[in-house]
Amino acid sequence: MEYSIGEFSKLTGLGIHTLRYYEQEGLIAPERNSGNRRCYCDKDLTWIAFIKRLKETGMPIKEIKHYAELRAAGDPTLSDRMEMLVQHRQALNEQIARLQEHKIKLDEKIEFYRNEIEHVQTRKLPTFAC
Amino acid sequence: MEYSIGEFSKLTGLGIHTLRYYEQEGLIAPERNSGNRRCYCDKDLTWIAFIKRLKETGMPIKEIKHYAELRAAGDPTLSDRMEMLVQHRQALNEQIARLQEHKIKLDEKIEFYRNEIEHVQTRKLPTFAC
DNA sequence: ATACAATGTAGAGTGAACTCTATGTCAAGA
DNA sequence: TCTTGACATAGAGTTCACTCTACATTGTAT
Repeated sequence: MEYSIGEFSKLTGLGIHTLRYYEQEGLIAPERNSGNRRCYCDKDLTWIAFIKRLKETGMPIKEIKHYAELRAAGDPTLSDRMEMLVQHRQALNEQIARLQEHKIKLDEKIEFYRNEIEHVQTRKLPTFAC
Repeated sequence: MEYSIGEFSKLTGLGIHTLRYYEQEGLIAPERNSGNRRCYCDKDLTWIAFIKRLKETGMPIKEIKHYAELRAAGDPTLSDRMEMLVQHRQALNEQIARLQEHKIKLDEKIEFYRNEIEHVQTRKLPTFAC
């Protein structure tokens, strides 16, 4: 299947302006039809899904652009791309670990607050909790 | 203990400009000494540590500012603050869940790549993997 | 043929979070 | 006393990732 930018925008949830911006930044290069209109295909759909994944995991546009360039160069860049992904997985694992640590601390703080609120009215002095 | 902005910057890892910016945005309000110099204390240290936690988990400055205002108002705002933290924990849990899903997909993709690289030279046709 | 909706390009504007510059003040050491 | 370095304020500049505007062109329905 082929899609106009409007259709593709709805399918990806990305906004027409954003799609044009991504093209300008070199993330995606849709075909053009006779009248110079962008013509996205199903491969673009899976590619955008992957771009969204990379973005949501904190990869900046510049780096995604680099990956896109390697991808466009075909099989000879397979191992370069894999190396990028392995690096990114490493960063992602660290990010998840940090967030889990933050979650533990946040849980503790909430417990502390729950306790404070329970007892604040039986005390005379204020606590000034964080 | 009390710290000048330079000392405090080193202790928090935050940069003098950033500390002044945070003050301007209402996140922190250090005392001033005789000569109008900022005078940070240990409570500021733990407060900044918590701000960094909130930031790293994706809370925007505006919202941290709101929390800071509640905090400055003392015990009467305890339950408001707890509600904010509970909400934020919810968002954090969702964020972690999303990242874990992304991690799984990334692992799969890396596995796919590993397999491609192993076999790409035994094939004649290019694969054009994502 | 005409109206109008969708698309095209180029470039400006936005918001978040810093980061830096210019200029001035002040306390301490040589 | 003079110089130096850390600090002060006000405001400008930067980067990122969009997001929007202005205006021209194209495809489609009547």
